[in-house]
Amino acid sequence: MGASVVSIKDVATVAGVSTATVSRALANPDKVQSKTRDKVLEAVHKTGYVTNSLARSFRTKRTRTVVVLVPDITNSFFANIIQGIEQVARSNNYRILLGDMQNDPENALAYGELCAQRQADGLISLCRTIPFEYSKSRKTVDPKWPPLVMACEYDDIIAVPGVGIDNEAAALDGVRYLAKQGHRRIAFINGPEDSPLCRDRLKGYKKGMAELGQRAVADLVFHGDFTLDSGAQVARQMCSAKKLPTALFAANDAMAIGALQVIKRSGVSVPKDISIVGFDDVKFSAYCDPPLTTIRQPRREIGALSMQMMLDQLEGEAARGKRIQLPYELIVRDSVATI
Amino acid sequence: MGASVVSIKDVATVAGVSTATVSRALANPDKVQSKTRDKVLEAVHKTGYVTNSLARSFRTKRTRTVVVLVPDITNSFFANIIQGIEQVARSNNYRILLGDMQNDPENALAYGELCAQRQADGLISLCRTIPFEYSKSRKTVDPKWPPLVMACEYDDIIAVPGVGIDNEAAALDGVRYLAKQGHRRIAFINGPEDSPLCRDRLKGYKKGMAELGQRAVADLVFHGDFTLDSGAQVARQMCSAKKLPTALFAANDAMAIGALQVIKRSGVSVPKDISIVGFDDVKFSAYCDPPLTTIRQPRREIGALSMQMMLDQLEGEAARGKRIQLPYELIVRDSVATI
DNA sequence: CTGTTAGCGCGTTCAG
DNA sequence: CTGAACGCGCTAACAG
Repeated sequence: MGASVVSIKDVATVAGVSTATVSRALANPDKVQSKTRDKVLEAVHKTGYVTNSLARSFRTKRTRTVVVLVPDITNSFFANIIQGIEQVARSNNYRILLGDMQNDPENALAYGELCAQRQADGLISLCRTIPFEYSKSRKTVDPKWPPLVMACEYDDIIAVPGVGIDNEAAALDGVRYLAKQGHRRIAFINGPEDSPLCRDRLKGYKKGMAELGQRAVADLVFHGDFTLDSGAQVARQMCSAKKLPTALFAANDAMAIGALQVIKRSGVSVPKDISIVGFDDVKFSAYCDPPLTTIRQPRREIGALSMQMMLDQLEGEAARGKRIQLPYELIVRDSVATI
Repeated sequence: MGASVVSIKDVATVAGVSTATVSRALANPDKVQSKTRDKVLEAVHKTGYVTNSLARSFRTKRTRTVVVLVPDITNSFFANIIQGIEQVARSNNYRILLGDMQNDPENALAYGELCAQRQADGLISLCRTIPFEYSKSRKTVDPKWPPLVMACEYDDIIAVPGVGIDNEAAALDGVRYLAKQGHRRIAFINGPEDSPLCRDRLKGYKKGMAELGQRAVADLVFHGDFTLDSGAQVARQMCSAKKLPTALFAANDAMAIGALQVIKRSGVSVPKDISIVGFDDVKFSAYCDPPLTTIRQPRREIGALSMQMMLDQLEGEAARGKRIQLPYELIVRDSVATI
């Protein structure tokens, strides 16, 4: 129709009204007579007009876009959370701008800036660091920061709105479950030490071990980085030691599965010789051999809820500083044996 | 500093120059005297100015944002491609807006509209459908469409710039490899029938079977939807039939792994009784039992190249209609036995 | 090399 | 209920 780009002005001309009326007819249909509204709609159709949302955002100072910052998009754990976020975003007419940190905090800061540059209204972080610069002494949210929600992870010091599970309790439950099956020498493969979430899981693990009367567990605790490879690596270390534990608890399924393979290959049988429990309940866990007993996190719900909390902040019902914990669930499959 | 939002105007005042000069000093530093540039930079620092990229985009009509449309973000195959896209985007100061189709073509169209609404400059699709409305008779790219690149999949009829591998040749190679190990009854689990990529793989499979003198293979061809579950489902079907094939070739690793589990559980041994070959070389494939022989696609490169092609279109060196094929590679692990 | 001026497309006054 | 006029922050065109 219109040679190049049709604007609200062209629609106004065709409909024989003013641009203001077109704008109103589109944004607040009830603030305009139904007859004129129809005229406008017809003109919109005839001209093939589509709103320039850039101009709108510029004018209204709201982009309806949220940055989602992910540590590693390759990790399917995050994929489900993103899905949850995306779905709620979409049904509220929001869009998400994806930021993959790829293990470089510099990247995180760069994505954090997008809000200052007005490219996005807020930021949901699945990472464990706050993607803004701030002095170490800061104890509360900086009012200059854009709306922020932390899904999964949280910050030790600054109270940021967030969603997650009770990691300490979950880890404790994992250990208790193994204890109930008769295990006492239980090794733990944790994630990075600087992750608050991992610190909580370690606490839960230690608490469980203490219940078994074991307080010195240093030689049973290992660290990976949540990848399959790192789980395999740790298992190699473990296997080369003199005495294997009877059970292994990993802070995520990927590491559990990585370890599982190395252990099986070294000739020891799972679960007969060693039991394994994972964390997350990733899809693949049900397809291992043996299928992995693990602790499920409600990933989609975590994502959905964090986007909902973002909307609450954006739409004014500020819930600043609130942390919500969702229920987890132990999924029993075949990787644990009774002693 | 500035009470609320500082704009280029405030910087100009502080620096004692005009707004145009500030704009230039920031965008084309070499078009301005180094002395004034320093003054401006200092003023920027002093005021805490950050460019309102919304206003800039509005003015320049370029957002430096590209929509990436994914069929299912949960599938780790796509995650690596996104990573490749994202990296090239970032290093060219572009951002990506993620669209998860979630099996609903309506969603795809909605994301397709973002360009018309000026929220993005172009669209990279990892899906098999073109996310714009067009009449069935269309045979070429509509000049009104925004720059479009199809990664992985492509369209049968309309020549859209794209990146991928030679799926027919790859599937043929897979069958030939199995044939060389002595297999003749080779089943094939394909993806959705309406996917051009799957049609190509089927062609390759049939060609390979023809080389073995087998032209009637209908009872050996199955369909899944690329998920673990669908692979398992097909395997159940297969196992309930009277006679198992000696080898199984799946159009992706997830289906291969799903089938693998069901087959092992039904008491038949892999690879002794039945061999399996997958497609993609997803991370988990190396951690199955047995580790999966598969055909690797260069996912990251596919992503990177498709973003590069997008940039070429965006920056004017239009490469419209060009399809590039990247090399694939057979990764031999332990899931195939010689007969 | 720098300043002046205009205008991108929209939403929002304020009158009528 | 509708129209005229303004301005968001920035860059592009043109003068100086």
